[in-house]
Amino acid sequence: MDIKRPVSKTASLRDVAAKAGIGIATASSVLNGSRSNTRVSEATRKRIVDAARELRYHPNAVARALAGHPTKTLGVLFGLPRVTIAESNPFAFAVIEGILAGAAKEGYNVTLFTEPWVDAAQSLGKMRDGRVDGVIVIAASSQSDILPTLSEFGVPAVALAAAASDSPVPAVDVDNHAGSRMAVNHLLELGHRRIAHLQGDDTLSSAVRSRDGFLQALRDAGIEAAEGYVPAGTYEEKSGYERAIFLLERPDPPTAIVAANDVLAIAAIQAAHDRNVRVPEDLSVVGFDDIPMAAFIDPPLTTVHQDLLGMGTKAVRVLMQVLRGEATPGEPFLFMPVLVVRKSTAAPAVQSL
Amino acid sequence: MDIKRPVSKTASLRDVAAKAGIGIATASSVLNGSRSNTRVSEATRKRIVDAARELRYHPNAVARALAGHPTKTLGVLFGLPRVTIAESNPFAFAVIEGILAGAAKEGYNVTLFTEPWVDAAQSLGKMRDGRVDGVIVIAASSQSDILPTLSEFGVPAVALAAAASDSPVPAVDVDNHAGSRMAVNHLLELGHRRIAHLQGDDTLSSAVRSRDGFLQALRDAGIEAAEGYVPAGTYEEKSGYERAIFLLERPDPPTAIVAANDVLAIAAIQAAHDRNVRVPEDLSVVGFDDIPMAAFIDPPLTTVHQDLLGMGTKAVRVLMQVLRGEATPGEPFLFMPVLVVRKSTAAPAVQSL
DNA sequence: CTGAAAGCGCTTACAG
DNA sequence: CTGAAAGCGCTTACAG
Repeated sequence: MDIKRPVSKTASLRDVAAKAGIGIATASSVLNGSRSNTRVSEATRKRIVDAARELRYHPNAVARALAGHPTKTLGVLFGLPRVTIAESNPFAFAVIEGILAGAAKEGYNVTLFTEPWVDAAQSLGKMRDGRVDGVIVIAASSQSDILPTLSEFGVPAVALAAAASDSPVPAVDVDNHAGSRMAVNHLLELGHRRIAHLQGDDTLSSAVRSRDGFLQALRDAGIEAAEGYVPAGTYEEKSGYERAIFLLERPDPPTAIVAANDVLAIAAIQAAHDRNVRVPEDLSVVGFDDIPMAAFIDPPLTTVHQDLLGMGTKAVRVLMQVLRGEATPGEPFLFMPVLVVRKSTAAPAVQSL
Repeated sequence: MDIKRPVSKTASLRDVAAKAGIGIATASSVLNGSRSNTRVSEATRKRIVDAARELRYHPNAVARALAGHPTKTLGVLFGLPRVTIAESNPFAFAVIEGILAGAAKEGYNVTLFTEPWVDAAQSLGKMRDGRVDGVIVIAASSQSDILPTLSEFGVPAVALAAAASDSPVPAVDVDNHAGSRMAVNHLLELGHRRIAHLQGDDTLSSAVRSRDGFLQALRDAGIEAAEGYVPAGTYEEKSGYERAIFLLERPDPPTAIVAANDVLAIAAIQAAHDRNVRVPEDLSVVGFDDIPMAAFIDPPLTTVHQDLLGMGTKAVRVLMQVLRGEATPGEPFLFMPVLVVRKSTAAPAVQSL
């Protein structure tokens, strides 16, 4: 395939040096701020700057990068195996929006890797072929070798939404455990006792932490989740719908459901609707994320809000620390979510046992 | 600022050539498929491949780019002056999702420019400093010199959502004119005669085309829009709300509103609600875009659906044509939108004059 | 079939 | 204060 480069080439340092009648190193020094000893006479500096302007000189980023300069661009990789950002969700884009905001502040561009991470042998090279200074990995699966590999080969990286206490790279995430407890406690206060959980993919640490928080809150209240009240599944709508139907068709259906994300929660509401179970009268539902749509569905979703934008921005800041060689905290940086009570939760109609 | 590069350097072509005991050019030839005469004996080919694997060799993309290869990454620039993608909207992200899908298919990565285009002098350089092979500009303002500049300097580019018949670069867009006409005709069939329009920023060609389509459809039906029924404004929610209030408080309020995008339509519904005007009984509202939220608001929004994903993907395909030096159509490629009737439109309560 | 050399556009010591 | 040279890691004619 014959790919063309831009037609009119930009002037090079050599061109402006020639035009200014001086050496290339000096031109580099005044134009691109390289070199420490920027002692250049006003006269020649002006000659150089003028020449550059006339020639519309702009340094070639690729050449600078090859000569050892940072590229000032960071990479973003969606960590789910075989899933790219393109097939994604409100979640990923909210996070990316935060990353963009953070990157803008640091003068960085961001490149989105469209190819999913396969394994170290296949994918590591792309992370360090010179394009990016560092990478932010979103929602890496705990089964994947991506984080350990990046760490092993010294690729500056931070994990977003995949915190683990033994994370090989700095991590920023939301406190899913606390979020689940908030949801459960809210339902407990409303009088619910038969509470089920729709968990996410348990290869994702967020899903595990959500479930653990759910179980913990119940335990703290002296309640034991009924057998089968925490069916396994994924973060996808279909999985949520099926499990909700399963739960609602039990002889002892739950009076409330805590979903690991809003998509699952909305699916549960849909399932309830299809089974003529009223929300919130017969069934309370709590989500997690607070995606834009959450406030608009019927009934408006009670959910645990997380600051996706803030997390994206924070991830960039942490990556910058890594790039500067500054110390970074050993433990994941956790954002505290907040419960947003809307209309999908209410006291149970019949007092549960 | 002292930015670190990855700790463990990847092996270079020289390293593997040395290990394989052959020349660097040959290694380049077999490993990176450069050069046409790939006639290399099986024996040395194997030696090279083995050495590369052992050394975990991966070509340095920056060096290749400097040596004249395409970077296999395309840039995306949000064309609104002083607005970056980061402050954006469901619209931009849907388009980007399409771009990502298209880029993935072509083996391209995409870098999002976080800095807004200022003017040619300030920003042109960044578009051709070697990072990207070409760029997709989203929603460029007709006031901006961005498209003409890119064209003048031969930077491969395509305009997305900024079609103009005299576009300096290939364009892909939705047919806003047809979309508006669909909206108006739908209302006309319902029996409406007093129809107002909430237009977008008229520095954006989409807004102008929407308004023209609106006016045209009315004219075709032999109706003249009442004075002040097409107030100027922007695509933003606040602007939509204020204008809707203004329209509703008129002595002769419209019985229907055609908004240039869903955000404006939703704002209009909100305004109606705040003024105790029932939708759709007292006021019909039609949007444009069909953002995910549109189906979930109360009442579900009747709107003109555009295939944002498809447009993003198409833009990538057109950019690839440009990069390959293939001919591209002179006229903008227009996607035909489709009217989606939901619950925000109905026959007018009182027969309008 | 295979290698040495020049060049892509910069930066960085190192000399004057 | 300023310049010549080497080098970043590749590719591309050009020679054998």
